[in-house]
This record gives sequence, structure tokens and C-alpha cells, in this order.
Amino acid sequence: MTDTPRRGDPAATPRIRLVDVAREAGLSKTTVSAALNGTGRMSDTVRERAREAARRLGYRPNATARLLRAGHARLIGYAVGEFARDPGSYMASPYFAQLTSATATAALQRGYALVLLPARCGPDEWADLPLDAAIVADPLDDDPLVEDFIAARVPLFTDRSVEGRPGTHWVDVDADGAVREVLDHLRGQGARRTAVVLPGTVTRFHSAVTDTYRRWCGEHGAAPRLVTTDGPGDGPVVGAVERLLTGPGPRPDALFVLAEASPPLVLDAVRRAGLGVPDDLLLVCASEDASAAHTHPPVSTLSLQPALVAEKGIELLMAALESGSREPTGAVVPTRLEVRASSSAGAGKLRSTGAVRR
Amino acid sequence: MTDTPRRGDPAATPRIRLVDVAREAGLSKTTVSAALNGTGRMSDTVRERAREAARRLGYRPNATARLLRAGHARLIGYAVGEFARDPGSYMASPYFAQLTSATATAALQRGYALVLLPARCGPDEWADLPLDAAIVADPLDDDPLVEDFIAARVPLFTDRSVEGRPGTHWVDVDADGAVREVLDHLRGQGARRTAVVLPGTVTRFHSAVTDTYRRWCGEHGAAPRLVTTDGPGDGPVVGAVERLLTGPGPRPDALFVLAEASPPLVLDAVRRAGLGVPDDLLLVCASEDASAAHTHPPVSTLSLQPALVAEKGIELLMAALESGSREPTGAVVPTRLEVRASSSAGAGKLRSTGAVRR
DNA sequence: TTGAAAGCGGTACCAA
DNA sequence: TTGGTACCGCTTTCAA
Repeated sequence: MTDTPRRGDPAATPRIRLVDVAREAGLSKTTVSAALNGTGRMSDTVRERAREAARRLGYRPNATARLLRAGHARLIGYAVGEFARDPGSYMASPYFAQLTSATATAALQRGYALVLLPARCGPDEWADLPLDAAIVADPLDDDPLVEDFIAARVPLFTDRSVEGRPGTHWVDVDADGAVREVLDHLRGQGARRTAVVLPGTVTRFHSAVTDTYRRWCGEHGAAPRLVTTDGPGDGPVVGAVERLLTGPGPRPDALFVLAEASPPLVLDAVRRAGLGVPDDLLLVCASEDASAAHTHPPVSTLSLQPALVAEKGIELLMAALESGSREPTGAVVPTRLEVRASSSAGAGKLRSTGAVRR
Repeated sequence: MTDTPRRGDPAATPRIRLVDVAREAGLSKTTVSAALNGTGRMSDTVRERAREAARRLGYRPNATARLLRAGHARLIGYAVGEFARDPGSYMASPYFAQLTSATATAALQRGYALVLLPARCGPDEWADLPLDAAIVADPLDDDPLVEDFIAARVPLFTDRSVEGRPGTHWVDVDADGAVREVLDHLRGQGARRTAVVLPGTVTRFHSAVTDTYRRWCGEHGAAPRLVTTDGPGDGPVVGAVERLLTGPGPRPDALFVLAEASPPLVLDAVRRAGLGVPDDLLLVCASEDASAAHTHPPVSTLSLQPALVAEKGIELLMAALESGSREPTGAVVPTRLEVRASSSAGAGKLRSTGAVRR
């Protein structure tokens, strides 16, 4: 695929084809093809002759031609729905960074490669790509990306919003279980007024979280205290935390930050509000950021386990691709709560450090 | 590409081909093709008839077949050399995350899509992919990845190590200028004993940094103080900083952390060593992490500008691809020092802004 | 204006 | 064992 055949350019050598090798070796296309692929039965002499000719000429088979015969390209399109406004920025989020690399790894292990697609793209952008399937990570509500792939009958792996539609496969994070686990944990550590910080985006995950939080509060006779950030990024999240802790109303005794932000920064914001962690306030952040383990005290995190999401999704997709079935499939994957000192009552005395309070 | 033709499976509908549409419309392949591509000259009636038939049948052209005709796939392989040990983990680094997404965006704008390749991969992994070119981000010394692509005559974009080799294109960060700018800046703020924290990896960038640092120290009669981390990640970097500040020897009055780590964590480590920033110690981190702007005080950062690297590299690659030339090209791109309060002498009192120099 | 046929570069079936 | 040939699905030239 290296060269568009251009006659005029002296620098561009026309690419060596199978026929060229055949001619050089004094054999036929067929024989050379079989020799190079190790498929046919032939004398070692001939096989070696073909190989030698190929080597001499620097022959490299044309991938497109092989694919045309093979009937598939082992290529999967990958797009992220949520970041439609700022396409190309999703990698800045540890969650999406990990999801992306885990998806690529899982696919690669099974012989498929990922093609990075822009967040906002119509069929025009991928119609010319030989995609065997597509992945839309965190689609928006009624994401056109999703609809386009379904309309084109491209096998699709995305979230639960497509449940039941032929040719689709979903994996969802167990939002309900996650929220309950965190709230129960905090309650178990003595918290009675746990506030939640949510991002402004409207994805399935976040609305599910809101629902469960309200329901849990109802069940435990607690007053919901929910703050939404102004936008993505550290600044807005820190701002929301500050507003929550210094604003009017009863002060929370625990904080569950679901909006993605740097855990050390969140911890810092709490401290600047004059509160000690975990003594005055228990803290849990939903984050994939490894820095959470290195703060003082370390910050408890809820991991959405992007690697698990990727692994499970690719598994479902591969099963469908290999069977050729358009039967929809799906799965829920658990989150993982990593309890550290920031949400362990009493850890303040036991493990306290020279924490900087200001 | 959706289906491997499978006769037995009742669920799998054989894919509609151009001939099918032609038959349905009572026209020939040629006419339908021209009608759908808007190429030929024909009556509007016929064109509409062809389109209608295609729509009715849900026809989607086979991308591979078109590519075979077109002679290119507009696909670029993308691999990261540095993370060969832990393939798939590079996205965790903000630098590589941004480099990757910026590269994808730049390529996409020009009609090329990126194919994610595993860090450690031989020709076998990509031989069947119709790649028009390849990118190896931060190759190791004599990276086999690089050699394989060059041997296969696949146009390659990577770092300066390939300078001058036909079919290669390089972009390098101006390490020398970067180090001088940071050291000069710190000296201008009163620092006389600037220490440097470097990662253990051996990439061009890091050896260039070491060289320049030693030379600069020689020029300014300063004693070089250089610490290397035990490995990648926040923990080792923080450990190195702690060792540097609490260990034996004269205490540095400025720190230039080139190993990638979460800036809030580095700041925290300095504080736990009992030092105030910027009063006792000036701090500059090489980092793309946005959290640096939100600490108290904000941390000065040196950005390697991955977006610029990507943009420039894709530009060079595209120029070569479009001209078909194998003439090697290359460029150096500048870094960007974002001076914030952590390296502004007296900012402790003034509450500095985040002024941008350069 | 429309269509038949020749490729694009391989692979695979079958006959020699 | 080896080679002729059809074919993957589409585009394009050229003749009708």
C-alpha cells in the first residue's frame, strides 16, 4: 500500500507484485503464492527458489488484495461518544485512556486491530474503511454514531442503551452496585451525611448513579446532597467540592466524588476548606488515577475497571464475529472499591502523617 | 466486511453487492456504480432508479474492494516504542495520551486513520494490514519496530534517530533548548543549586537532557545533581524526590522534575520534606498533566507539546505520502515553559498569576 | 446514455 | 508437484 502508482516520479519504485516474483523465479503465481504461504505441496528446491526470488526482489504481499479474498479485514472502528464536543481530548481522562488501551490490547490478542475514529463522525468518515465491527465507548443519549453503525449493520459494541437490537453487544458498569457499595462503606465508617459530586454530562452511568443515590438516601432516611460540576476537568470539580464544603447548609461528613478529577487535588481542596481527612470528612473518589495511592493519606478510589469492560466487550464481540450471529448479547461488570485511609474512620490517628493543614 | 460468507447460518444474510443492486434496478454494474458515486453522465431518472434500488436493498459498498482499486488504504500504523515492556500501558501517561490523540486527530483531518499497534510487534502483526505508513512514538535505541518498517519500505515517522534514511521522517523535541530555558529561568529566580530528577529509561530525549544539564552546569560553575528514578510511575518519582531532599549532600534550592509524575504529588513530597514552595525550593515539572495549574501554589510546567509534535510529524508524513517521495525530512519543535508560582521567587508573598513565558 | 469487459493483487480449485 | 484460471467486489475504459 506504500505507493500510489506514479509513473512520472523517478524516486518511486513500482511495487513488486506476485507476478514479478513468479517471473523472476521462473514459476507461476500459484506456485510462488503457495511457496511463500507454506500451503501447497512442492519440492523444497522449488519452495526455496520462490522464497529466494521474493527476498531478492523485496516482495511484500499487498494486504488489501489478501483481505479482499479473505472477506474480512480484522479491523474494528473505535470512537468515544461522550467527548463529542472536544473530539480527540478523551485520552486526557485516565478512564478513557485505560479503556482505550485495554480495548486495543484485548482486540489485538485476538488478531483484530483498532482504528481510532474521531468522536464526532458520520458514515462518510468510516465508509471507506474495511471495518468488521465498531466500538462506541460511552455513547451519548441516542448517539448518532451508534445509530449509523446499526443502520449500516456493522456489528457494534457499546453500552446498554442498545440492549436487544440485532448485531449489538453491550457492557455496562454496575452503577447501582457501585453506589451502594460506596455509600454502605461510608456509612459503616460512621458517615451520616454523604454528599456526591457528579459531572454535568448526561450519560447512562451518571443518571443511574443519581437514581441509586436518591433511592439509597430514601432507604436510609438521609437527605440527598448532590452537586454537579460546571464542566469536565480538575478546575470545575475542585470548585464544586469547595462550594459543597464551604457553602450554606449542613456540612457533609463524607464525600463521594464521581466526577473525574486528580485525587490529590480533591484531597487538597478538602484540606483548604479546613477539614481533616479522614477525621472530619471521609473521602472516596471514582478515579483510575494511580496517584490516589500516593497521597497522604492515600485516597480511597472506586475503579470502574475499564480493563474489565474492554475485556468482556471484546469477548462478546469476538464471539459474535466468529459465529456470524447477529444475536444481541450483553453483560454487567462490577466496579472495585479500593478502601484506603481517606475513608477509614480512625485511620487519622493510626496512620496520620505530617499532613499539611492550612 | 461484516460477514465472512457462511452458508449454513440462517441468521447471516449474505451481503448485498453491486451486482445485486444492478439486477434489482434492471441496470448494469457500471451504471449503478456511476450513479451512486455521482461520476458518470446519465439521466436523472436512471440515477434515481439506481439509488432507490441501493437504498431498498441496504447496499453498502465493500471497502476492501474499493481500496484494492484505489491502491491505498489511508491507514497509518501507530506504535509506541518506549513501553515495550508493558505494552498497552502507555496511555496512562498524559504525554503519550495526548500525543496519541493529537496524532489521530491530525491524521484524521487529512483523511487518514490510525491503527493502534501493540508496542512490541513484529512484521507478522501488521503485514496483513494495508498500512500506507507507520508511526513509532519514542522508539528505543535501535528499535526493531523501526527497523522492520524501514526494511519493509513503509514510510515512517518517528524521532531523529532515523535521520537521513530514505522514507523516514522525524520530529524531535528541542531538549537542549528546553533544559537551558528551565535552568536559566530557575537561575534568574535566584536558584544556585538546581537538581534534576530523570526517569530511568534510555530514550534520546533523556540522554540529550542529561548532556545539556551537565554542560550547563559546567558553563555556570554549578555542581550537577542528578537523580534517576527506579522505574516509571508516581511512586518511584516521589521516592527520588524524597531521597534528594532528605538525603546527604547540600540541599538543592530548585528542582526540575523531568520524570513524569503527578505534579500535586511532587509538590506534596517537597512539603513533607519540610520545605516551602517556592520560598525554600523552586519547582518545575515536565508534565502535560493539567492538575499542575490547580495546586497551591500552582506548579510551573515544561510542556513537551505533544500536540505540536503530532501536527508537525503528520504534516511531514503527508507531504511525503502525497508526493510519493522517499526523501527523508525532519523538524525540531520547541517546548513550552509555563511559569507559575512554584518557580517564581517571591510569589509566596505576591500570590502570583500563571504568567506564560516564551 | 448505457453496458461489456478488463483489470486491481492475491488465493484456491482443479486439471495436467 | 506444478500451473491455468476463475474469482473476491468494485472502478474505469472503451465500444455500442
